[in-house]
Amino acid sequence: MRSPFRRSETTVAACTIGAVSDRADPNATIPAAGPAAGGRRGSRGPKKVGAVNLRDVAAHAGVAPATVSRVLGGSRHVNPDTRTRVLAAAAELGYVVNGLARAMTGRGTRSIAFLTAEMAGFTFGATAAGAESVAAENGHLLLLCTTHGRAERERQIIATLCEQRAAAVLLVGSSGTDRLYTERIAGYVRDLATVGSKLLFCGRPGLPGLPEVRSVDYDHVGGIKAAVSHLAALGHRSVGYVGAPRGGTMPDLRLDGYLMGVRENGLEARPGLVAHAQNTIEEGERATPLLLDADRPPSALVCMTDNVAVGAYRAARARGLRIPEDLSIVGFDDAPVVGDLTPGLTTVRPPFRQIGVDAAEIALGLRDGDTDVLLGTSLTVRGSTGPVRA
Amino acid sequence: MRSPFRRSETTVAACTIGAVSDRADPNATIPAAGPAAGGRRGSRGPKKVGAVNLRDVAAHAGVAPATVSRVLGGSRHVNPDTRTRVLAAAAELGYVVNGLARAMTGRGTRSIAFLTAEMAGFTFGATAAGAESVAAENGHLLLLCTTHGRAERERQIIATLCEQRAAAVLLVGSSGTDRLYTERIAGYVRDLATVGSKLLFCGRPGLPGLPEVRSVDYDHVGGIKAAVSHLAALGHRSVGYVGAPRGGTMPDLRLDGYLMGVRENGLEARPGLVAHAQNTIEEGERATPLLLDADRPPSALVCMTDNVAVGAYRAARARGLRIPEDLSIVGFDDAPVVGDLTPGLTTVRPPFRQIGVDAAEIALGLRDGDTDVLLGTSLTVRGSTGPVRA
DNA sequence: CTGAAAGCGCTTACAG
DNA sequence: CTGAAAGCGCTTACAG
Repeated sequence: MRSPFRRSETTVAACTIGAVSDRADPNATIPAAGPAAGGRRGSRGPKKVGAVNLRDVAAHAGVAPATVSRVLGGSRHVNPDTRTRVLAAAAELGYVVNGLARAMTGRGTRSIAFLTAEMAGFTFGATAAGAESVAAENGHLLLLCTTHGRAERERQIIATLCEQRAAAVLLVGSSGTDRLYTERIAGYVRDLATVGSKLLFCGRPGLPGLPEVRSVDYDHVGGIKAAVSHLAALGHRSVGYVGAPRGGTMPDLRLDGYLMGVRENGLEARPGLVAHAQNTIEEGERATPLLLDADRPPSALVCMTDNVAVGAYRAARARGLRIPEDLSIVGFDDAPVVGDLTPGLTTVRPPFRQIGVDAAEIALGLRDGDTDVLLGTSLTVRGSTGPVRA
Repeated sequence: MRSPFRRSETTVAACTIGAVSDRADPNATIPAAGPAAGGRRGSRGPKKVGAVNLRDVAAHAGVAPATVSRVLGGSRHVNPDTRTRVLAAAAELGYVVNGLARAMTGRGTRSIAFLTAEMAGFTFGATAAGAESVAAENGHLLLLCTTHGRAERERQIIATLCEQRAAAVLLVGSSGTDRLYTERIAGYVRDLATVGSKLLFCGRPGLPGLPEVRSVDYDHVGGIKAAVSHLAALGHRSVGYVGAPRGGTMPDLRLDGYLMGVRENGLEARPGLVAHAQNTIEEGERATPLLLDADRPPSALVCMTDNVAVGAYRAARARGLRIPEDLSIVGFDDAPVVGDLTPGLTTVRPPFRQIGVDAAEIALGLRDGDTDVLLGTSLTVRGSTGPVRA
């Protein structure tokens, strides 16, 4: 039934085709093929081997390097004729400005970095897409880095980003909250400042000890509270929570939201209604029975994430419980396909793409103001929640 | 039921905390606060404002800049004492080498770029994660770029990548196959070569007109054929296909796989068994009825992707068809959560992460050989496929 | 409007 | 082993 994972390699003959480039003179763009520019008309010096540079263009156009720089750098104050001549020379030689050299003079566009624990997962992709979109529209590149949750790797990446002079670093996703962690981040902030860069939190709240670091986040607490209120409105009095224990920004806020929602709606409140599960389907499947098999099982469950909720589906099903007749379930994230589960999952949808957009805009200084950003969430109601059984 | 999407902003007081950095002398790392290095002991020249540079370190250590470069660049041939002194000076001043300047001399680590149409979606994330992992392990950064399927944007991005001197560009995902497309790509290859960079295909086959561009792909054809064979083994004689029409590498290969699978297994073959749908749930939902409502509906469906398969679930359900009793369905991708549908989706799983790993390794020259790579897929059998009804 | 010169921060032969 | 010099490719005052 299960075909083996095999690996095969196919050989490909190395040869060259003759398709047409956009360049006026494709020959001039071929690298490491002897004197790049000089080869064509009036070579100067036998040294050059690399790509054609600004000086080559200047010589070819019969002007000074400074003039070429002005034309390409978009300065006004250039004679139209000169401009035309320079542009023609550049095109003819297939000149490509060296962004590295330009950056050294403070003129180049520095990249912005997207730093997260893991790249897999839906939430990451949407947020990164938002950030990339803003970066690209403004001529910047987006650097993608993952720490795999290892401090040492994180430290190494920040060091590399400092060396490469990233314009800004977006720290994305949940994080620790302890003093040691705050101090580590404070070190990054200082290191980045040294090279004229800065740190931004994205998809996580600010750190109390680090108020000068801006944060772009969505309303975890409000989202969960809306979920609890939704269940309360359906008549549920005993609502359980399945999610990670305190220790990270995301788990903390979502648990807070649950506790506040329970209090504000006057629902049953006791420790026995909370079960601990990390953010995976398997963990949700493992932890949910702790609630379902207890003495007074809840009639509804709020889950920290959709992953956990899917685990809860499994556990409910394994017990022959019908959703939502016997058990209502709410998730958080609105991941793909969860709407097509049976029944569709009611879940909180955060504006993942938008926090990426906002964070990038702030990172690039496209936005004024000196305030944190907190975006709202919306509740997507599907079939997994229903009236409490009479 | 649906809370409004609201946006609120919270003000944050700007202040500085006193956490401890790794630097020996944190004061020296504070930027733009007057003479960076000189401020502490014996200032030289009143000009410097930016970060401390190699010359500062040299002066501080009482050696020539060349010596500092040797120590930091990891050259042997340095007196241990000198080395120690230089290292101490660098640490004391909070020196961070300028990777841009280093890169200009051909010494720096150039980033590799991951270029795809859209960043959202599961397949992207897994592949990017693989590539990033390899890049990071080797001290490189991964640039993430999306074209949104627009040629103009693609062109612009390649230009920027040339300017920034990316080490290599991974073109990821399905693509066109026509002559115009091939010529556009050929232009990129040439432009990139100009700056010593190269192009690589990832998650797509090579282009016939461009055999010198290497490709790292998985076996689309073999994967689909395995799906068809699986259905044939269950007794199905009439197997339909729902997927995009020809015109892109991915749709072409998967359709090829279906046609070959049908032929090799001696199944019913006719145009009426193929329905066109782009890669979305909605498209699958729209196209599937074309098959189900026809005169001689198939007893099983092979879908181009999991998205399409989920759409097929919807269509089947809308008609009261039971899966797999009345209709078997197979997907492709093994996206998250599809295993938790009712029933779980039988689907082909490509090695997304691995193609990212392999592509990055080849891009960085970590692998010898001059051959394309084609990785195998595996079939994950779940509840959506069963014996044909008697 | 344009050129010659100095400078960005590093590395690498070339001589000691 | 170490230093002085030249060079990487660009930009920007500074003078015409």
